[in-house]
This record gives sequence, C-alpha cells and structure tokens, in this order.
Amino acid sequence: MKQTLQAETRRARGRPRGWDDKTDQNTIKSLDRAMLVFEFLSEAQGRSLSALASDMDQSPATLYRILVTLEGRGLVEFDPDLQVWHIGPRAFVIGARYLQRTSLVERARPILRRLMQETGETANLGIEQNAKVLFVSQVETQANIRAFFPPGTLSPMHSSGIGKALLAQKDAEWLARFSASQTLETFTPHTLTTSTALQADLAETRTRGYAIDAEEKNIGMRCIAAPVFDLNGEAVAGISVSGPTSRIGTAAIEPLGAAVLEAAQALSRAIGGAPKA
Amino acid sequence: MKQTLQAETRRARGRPRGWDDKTDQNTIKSLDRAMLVFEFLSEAQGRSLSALASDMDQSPATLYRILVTLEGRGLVEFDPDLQVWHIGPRAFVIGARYLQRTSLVERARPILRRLMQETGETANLGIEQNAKVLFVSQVETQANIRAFFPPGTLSPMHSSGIGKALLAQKDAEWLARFSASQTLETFTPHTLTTSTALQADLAETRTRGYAIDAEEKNIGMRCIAAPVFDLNGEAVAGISVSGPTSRIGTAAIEPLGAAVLEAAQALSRAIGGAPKA
DNA sequence: TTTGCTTTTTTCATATCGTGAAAAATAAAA
DNA sequence: TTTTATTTTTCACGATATGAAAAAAGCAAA
Repeated sequence: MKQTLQAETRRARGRPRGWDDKTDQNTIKSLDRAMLVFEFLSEAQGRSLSALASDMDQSPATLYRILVTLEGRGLVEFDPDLQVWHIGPRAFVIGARYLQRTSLVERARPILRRLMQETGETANLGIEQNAKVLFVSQVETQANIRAFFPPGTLSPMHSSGIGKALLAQKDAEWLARFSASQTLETFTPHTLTTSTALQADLAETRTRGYAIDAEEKNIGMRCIAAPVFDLNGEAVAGISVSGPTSRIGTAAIEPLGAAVLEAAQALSRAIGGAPKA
Repeated sequence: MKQTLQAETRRARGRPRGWDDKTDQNTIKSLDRAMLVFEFLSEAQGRSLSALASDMDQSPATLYRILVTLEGRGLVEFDPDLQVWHIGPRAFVIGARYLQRTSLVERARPILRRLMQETGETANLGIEQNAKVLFVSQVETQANIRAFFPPGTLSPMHSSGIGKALLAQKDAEWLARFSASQTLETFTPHTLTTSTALQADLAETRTRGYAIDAEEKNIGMRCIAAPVFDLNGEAVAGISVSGPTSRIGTAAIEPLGAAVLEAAQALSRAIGGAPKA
C-alpha cells in the first residue's frame, strides 16, 4: 500500500505557462476533437448531423463516426423521429458521479482561501436554513482585527450580507411568505427594519450583483456577499467577506464586490450551477 | 428549412442484430476506448494512473494521454495531493444537459417541492432507462433523518417504488421480456425476488393506484410512488416520497399515497399526458 | 409511379497520429 | 546517498482516423 505524494510533477503541469500557445504534446488530438463535439452538442442539442457539421466546420463523415461511437456508449442519443442528436443518459449518470465526491463545503474551501488571500478579509460561506443564514465555513484573515462568525452560527437573513444576497434571488411569493413569518429584528441603527427599506435594498443588490451589509448587524462591521447557484439555477448558498469599517471603506467596496462575485461564480461553476436565465 | 424525416435509416442501425459480434464499421476505436476509460473512472473514482492501468489492463502511457486530454476539457480532474483521478465538473455540466431536453424535470420541480412540503418527506422524480430507474431530480426534506437518492443514481426496477409503479403499467409482453433479461437481485429480506411475488405486487399496485416499497431495497426505508403519463398515455416517469420507517408507518401510507398520486397526476397534466384509457 | 434534391452512410486511398516499449524524470522510502 | 515506485516523455512503427467522393436512403414534388 504505497501512498506516494509526488505532487509537484503534475501540479506543475496545471496551468502555469506554456499552456495556451504550446499544443500540449501529451494530448490526443482526435480524442480532444471528439470531446469538443461532445461539449458542443451539449450546448446545441437537437441538431442534425449536417447542421452540426457546418456549425463546427467539420467533415460530416468524421462527425458522424464520432457521434455513432459516443452513441454506442450512451453518451449521446439519436432521435430517429426528428433525425437529431442529443446528450444521452449515460452522460448524466457519469456526470452525476462528480457530485458524489465532495460536498459544497469542501468545494468552497480553496475558493474561500483564495478570496481571503486576495482581499485580506475573512471569507465566509453560508447556506439558507429555515429562512435564516447558517454559516458553514470560514477562512479567517491574518489581520489582527477580524470579523468572526463561528461556523454553525445562525443569523437572520435581513441583517447579513449573505442573507440579503440570497433574498435578492427569491421570487415575490417567497418574499411574501418571508415577511409574513419573520419579524425584522433591530440590531443596530443601520438595520433595515421595514419591509419597504429591505425591498429597496434588495432591488439595488440585484442590479449591483452583490449585497452590502453596512453595520446592519454589528456596529463597526461591513460585509460584501454574492449568491451561489446550483444546477437548477437556485441560490443555495452565499459567499462573503467581512471586516471592520476601518478597512472596508466606501472606496474598498467595489473591488471587494468584484472579488466576491468572482468567487461566488467560481463556486457555482464548481458545483455545476449557473444563475437562472 | 428542410424537415426531412428519413427515420428508417438510422432507426434500423439501432440495436437489432449484428451489433454484438460485428465490430461496427463506423465506430472509432480509439474514441471508444477512451470513453470506456471515462466510464470506468466514473465508477472507480480516486484511483491512481497505475491502478487504473492495471485494472483496465491498458498501457499506462495511453491511459495517461487519455486522462490528460480529458483533463484539458475538464471532463476529468486530477487531485495533486492524493495523486488520483476523478470525474471533473465539466462532465457534470454536460451530463446535466441531458435533462434539459425534456421539460419534464423543469415542470416537475415545483410539484416535487409542494409534495415535499405537504408530506415532509423527500420527493423524487425518476424515469425509466434501459429497464432501470434513473433518478433525475429530488427535493430533500428538512427533517434530520433523510432518505437520500442522489440524482444520477440507477436502481433496479423491482426494488424501488418508482420502478414498481412503472412496471405496473407495462403490458404482459414487456414484462415477459423484462423477466427474461433481468435477474431480481436480493437487497433485503423484503425484496421481491420471484416473478410471481412481483406479479402479485404489481396487481395490487394497479388497483391501489400507487406502489409501495417497504424496505425492499434499504432496511428502514419506505417509499410511495405513482406513475406519470405522457401524451401517448405511456408511463414515462414516476414520482415518489421516501423516508424512514419511523415516520412512514402503516397509518401514514394511505395519506402519503393520495398526495403522491395527486402530484403524479399534476405532473402528467403539466406535460400534456394522461393515463391510457 | 418517376425525377430531383437533400441528408446520411459507406468506401477507399493516404499519411496522420495514436500506440506500446522502453527510457527518462520525479518523488518517496530506506 | 541508493533503491524502489510512479509518472511522464521519447521514439519508431504501422494501425487507423481522415476527408473526398460515391452510394444509399428519404422526402417532395410531378
């Protein structure tokens, strides 16, 4: 039972340089081309052979053979009635096994870590739990003054960055039930305590792309958050950075927002999700 | 805008005869082999190159090139710390597009969500795939003890609620082919392992309107399922709720059955279907 | 029916490119 | 250090993927 850890070999092969221009010597051209077809088909399902051939600028003969081969393994499917090609069930089964491996939290860790390093502020991951935000993971800043949310903390949605980022994605019906069941507790003079104030903030959040919690829960603490989407386009989690007002001034908000947004999108991709269209 | 319908050409190419022995002339060998690797990896994730090579009886060099090529497209992933290979996020994204084709899943989501809220149990949607049940969508209960079927799971028909709900709608000829090709694997002492026992259960299911899986696959888990019909009156999918025996006792079965039946009928209507007359 | 047109499969000759063996590189263990 | 276990890379060979073009199959008109 060897457990060799010669990480550097292939780690080096990752992205560094000489990836974009140098055609990697070790890749198989024909396989790569076939996978490009596979990927293209997944985006443009329901096309005929000839349509695909002209769209991809490939010879119909080759394309045909690729599709027939993939069909043999159930990775693509041919609809004999409409004479068009689709992604097959086997692709779904195989792809679903990606999720078996790790959870949202595990996928988030490297992304949170990078976000913390880029911004210098504590990065958090939270999910919705019974109309509250449950903080499930965190990477702390190295600064001496820290925002601190122990994982496991439950926080009201209306007074946290992640909560507001998630609320901003909910439809009207959901929000109606929310305001009916929740009272908007006051924590600081900045807390949004009326439904109209909250609605206005959520509208801004939607256009901005990320939510801002400006001392709405704790005086002296600001927080920037963006939503994470799952496969069904539903906002299932949020990523935020939080820190003292001394470091997160008005000038810092925009760059932080961009970084948080990017991190949230990276996590969405990692769990196969994308915002609803 | 031609809409040619020359179905017979490729329909004939489907499965009929001369598939098993004749090496299909139109198949690309190297691609087929690569896809076999892809599939194998999905079942045996987290293996090193050498382990895969010996398991698949392939030269490490070729396997390496296949993996690197697939890695380039994100279809597989390399874990540099453990030095092992996995299925990648792109595979998940592409595979998930299989579901986009039919609006079934999309239509089902609100219905599943409502069913979960009404019953408090995890609601599932499954379709038939090569005489197996493929779970394609799920809304999880909020209870702490949960039945869990990750989407993408394949399950034998005779030992799942949805499977039995679908079987109950098949005609005698189909069932004869089914029993000829499938062995009724035993999972628990409650599994229906003889054709006669299964037939009897299906008859009850038909009169009852919904199927009951009473710990036939997993001990401690019960499942109530009903069929969903498409435009042609064929049972193309099934909806179920599943939960622990502690919550789904004999008394709970009837109300759950009614709720599941109603949900299944709602989905049938949503896709323009109805049971065969 | 027959004719014409489009899309798909299949054939075929060519040289590209995938392949395995073995060497080199790299990392871990001794 | 040396040894051992993996992994990448090199290399020469020939299997096989490829595109052009022909054949087959469907469809839509006469």
